[in-house]
Amino acid sequence: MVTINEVAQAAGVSISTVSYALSGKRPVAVDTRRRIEKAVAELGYSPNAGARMLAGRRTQIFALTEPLRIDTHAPTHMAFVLATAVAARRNDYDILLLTDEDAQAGMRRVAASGLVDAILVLDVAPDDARVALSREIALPSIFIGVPNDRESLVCVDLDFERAAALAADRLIDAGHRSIGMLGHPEISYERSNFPPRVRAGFERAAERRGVTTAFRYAGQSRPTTATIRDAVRGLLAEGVSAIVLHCAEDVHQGVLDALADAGLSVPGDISIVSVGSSFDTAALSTPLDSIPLVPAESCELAVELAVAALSGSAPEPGVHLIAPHYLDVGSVAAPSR
Amino acid sequence: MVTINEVAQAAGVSISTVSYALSGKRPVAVDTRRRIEKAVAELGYSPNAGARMLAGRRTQIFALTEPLRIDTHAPTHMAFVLATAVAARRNDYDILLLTDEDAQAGMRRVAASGLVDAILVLDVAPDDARVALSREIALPSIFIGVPNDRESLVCVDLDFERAAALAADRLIDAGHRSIGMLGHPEISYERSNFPPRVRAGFERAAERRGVTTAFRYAGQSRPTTATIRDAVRGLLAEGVSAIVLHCAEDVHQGVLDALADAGLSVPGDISIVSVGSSFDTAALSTPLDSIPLVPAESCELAVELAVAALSGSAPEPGVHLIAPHYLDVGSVAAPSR
DNA sequence: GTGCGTTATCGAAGCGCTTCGATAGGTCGC
DNA sequence: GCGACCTATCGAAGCGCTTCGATAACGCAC
Repeated sequence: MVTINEVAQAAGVSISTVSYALSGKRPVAVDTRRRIEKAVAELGYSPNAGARMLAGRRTQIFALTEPLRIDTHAPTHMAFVLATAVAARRNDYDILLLTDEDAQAGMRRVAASGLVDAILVLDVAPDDARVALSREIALPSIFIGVPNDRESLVCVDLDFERAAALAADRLIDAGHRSIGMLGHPEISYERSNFPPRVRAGFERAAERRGVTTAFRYAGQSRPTTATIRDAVRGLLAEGVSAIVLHCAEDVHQGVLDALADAGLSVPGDISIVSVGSSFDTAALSTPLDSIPLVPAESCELAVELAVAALSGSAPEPGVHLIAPHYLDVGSVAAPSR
Repeated sequence: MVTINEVAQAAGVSISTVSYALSGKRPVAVDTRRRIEKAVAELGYSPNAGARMLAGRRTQIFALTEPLRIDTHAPTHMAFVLATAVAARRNDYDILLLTDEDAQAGMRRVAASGLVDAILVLDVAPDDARVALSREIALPSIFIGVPNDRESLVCVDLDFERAAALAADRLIDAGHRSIGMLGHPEISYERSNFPPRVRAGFERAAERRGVTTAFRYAGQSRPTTATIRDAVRGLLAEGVSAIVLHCAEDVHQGVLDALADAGLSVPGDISIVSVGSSFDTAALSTPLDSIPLVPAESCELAVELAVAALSGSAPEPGVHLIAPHYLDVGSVAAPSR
């Protein structure tokens, strides 16, 4: 293992000069710096992580706590983990995983042992136990998602209300006067925070513009071909000419299949917009307009907030909302009759 | 932050005694130990991670490298990550995530900086670039999955050949003389190592017992309702009375739907066994017998091998195979005619 | 009572880095 | 040409822990 000492000897300087040359915290003469850089490259020097943590009081590690509940949607979740890891690396941080039971217990552990500089909280439930934990810990925590009790917390999330309103407005602008929403299975409306926010945003926007709405769950707890078909038929029976989708990828496909079975074409007979989807709705058998959930944006912001908190400028508590963007691929048209 | 010094003072002993009491590396008098434990509990002491790494030359961290390719099956992958994290924690190790581009570059980085004690390799591709990297790094690496070039590597995996053979034997024992296999989409047979192993194990077992086989991919690259139906019809047209499934969860459901459409019941008209599935096949609309992929077993073994490698007793290179287990829920019966 | 072997504890070195204060050497003004 | 002032560099302390060798305290045999 090559140490700073060997680099210093090779470059003919003291170790403090090497340290300053690498950190840039004090000026170093140009040619000295070059000699040091040369030595670093030739020896393949990489500062020892443990020594750095001890002396520098910085670990360059973020904890990522994710309970991974059974009903966590794996692909979406994976996208968030990936986006967080990428954003962290770009800021020179590594990600330490805290899963399962350790998602909670681990928070205390890594805080007490000084293993990480900050904690990123994923997979946030409305009554998340990690809210209380984060307050008890002397480490910056950033929530990616919004719990019920958000007092003094720093949270990041897509602006689901505005996203749903944006979808409704688009359909209303196209001339629709009766719009349905097909939501996640009923159980998700207790387990997660955002489904109710989407529904509320949708219904408020419709009310504001004097348009009637209908709503159906994709199922009770786990959507099946049958429950999806029933939900779609229910919406159609209420006379909607457009549907806003806020549900899983396979449910999207199920809806398209159900519409095809009913002999309805998109957007000729019925217009569709997908809200808060984390997959490519343009790759479905019928490409769908969407206002996607962009993990990269949320996670980048979360990492930036964590970095800011560590640099002394504490981000102000509250929900930092990501603005929704509308992706048009042609699944919205004027109502047919 | 409470240090070992404060604990020592509170207990009225020297810091080395505290250290030995906590590590158990030297005997400590019973009452002394009790006083130390009391002080630790009252002060809420937790050893500083950085100091430990520096002095002890152990980080208690494993790197988990997972490129997360686009075609990685998220739910399966998540199960493996979870299982690895849980197994690591049980052995007092934390998991540091190396994803995306950093799955490769990060290996060198964490090795050079001494951030981790060993590397666990997930999401292994046949021509995985991390094979070469692992050889160049002075850190134990354990592969969860099997690359083509496995020279001098330590790998862990389900014994897919035996699993497939077990499925075939079970069906043959039940009286079937023509068995089909419905596999992953064609592209997976180049991208991953295990689909060909399953197919080979299946076909060899059938040949050994003089039974005819048929094989179909679930699709070209991404299975759809249509490609699945075609595959099932193809197998039925070849006269199979039983099918071994080695494919994704939604494909399983697609197969069951296709059989239902064809008016065939399981196991009355056709017997089904699922091989290498990482989800609960008993929870499908028709419960299916299976020889599941058990992430917990592979990951536990991988962690144990890593721990062993660190304790000096280097595990012998080669593929450490996990024995397959048959889960009977009644989807196999004698052929109908 | 002397000497020896145990056992429990202590002190100190050292892991590799960051950072503070000090200093050598140079530049500039008058 | 002298003092004042920079700038680049150095030395040393210290981060909190592990671990080695030393030692005090004790019991036991002779």
